[in-house]
Amino acid sequence: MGNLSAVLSAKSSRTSHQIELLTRDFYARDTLLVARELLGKIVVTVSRPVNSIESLDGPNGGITAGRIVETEGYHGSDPASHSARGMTKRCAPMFSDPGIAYVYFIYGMYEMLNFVTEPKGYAGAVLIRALEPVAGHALMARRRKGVSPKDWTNGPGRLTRALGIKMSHNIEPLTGPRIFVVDDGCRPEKIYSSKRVGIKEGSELRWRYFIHGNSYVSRVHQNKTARKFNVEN
DNA sequence: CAGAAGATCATCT
DNA sequence: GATGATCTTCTGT
Repeated sequence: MGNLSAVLSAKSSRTSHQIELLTRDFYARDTLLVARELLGKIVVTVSRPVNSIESLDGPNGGITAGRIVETEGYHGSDPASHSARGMTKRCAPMFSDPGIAYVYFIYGMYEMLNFVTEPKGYAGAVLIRALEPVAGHALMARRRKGVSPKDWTNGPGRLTRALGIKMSHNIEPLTGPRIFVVDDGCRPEKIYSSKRVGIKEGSELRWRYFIHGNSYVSRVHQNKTARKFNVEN
């Protein structure tokens, strides 16, 4: 992680804390716990080899990164989960190795980024619902042309566009070349949670988590329904 | 093979 | 608050 650490340290004036790649053990746990603990971590995408700081926002691609501020966990036979009726071609990754990316296409135009949770064999995944841009702002600006910076990554369909994530990214973030999730030691001060917003009939297992007060959370959490959320810490 | 639904968003009123 | 865009995946016949 040497080069990536240098990149993020240079781009984030945050801290001198070491930047570490999340391990498989992190993901191989209860989905809702992982959904909660992913808050504050950083998603990084690389769209071409990066050899220097200068190449970050080059005209042909580069690196983009965003801190996770909103997540949603899906697992098992919950009716809101793609795994509700067992394994299908689309949701097969949810049953596979923890830590891989599960990217699917919806409404004819949006890619959704998830990270697979739970030990292999039990279906689980965490949808990344919103990010706070950390690095690669110039590249995000090109990918989200004509969009206000505050709307680059404050929604699950928006952030995949800003980070250049496609369905072909259904890969292994732990060792793969394109998507990473790292921990820079930053921890959210206050976390909100709820299973009350947009619940599908009969859903009991789906929960949303977001960082209270962060201006990049999706519209869902910025309206009055946010009053129904529970304070976690 | 047809039909329906969908873990969303931009754009209207 | 309502609507349309746009197309993959799943289900049933």
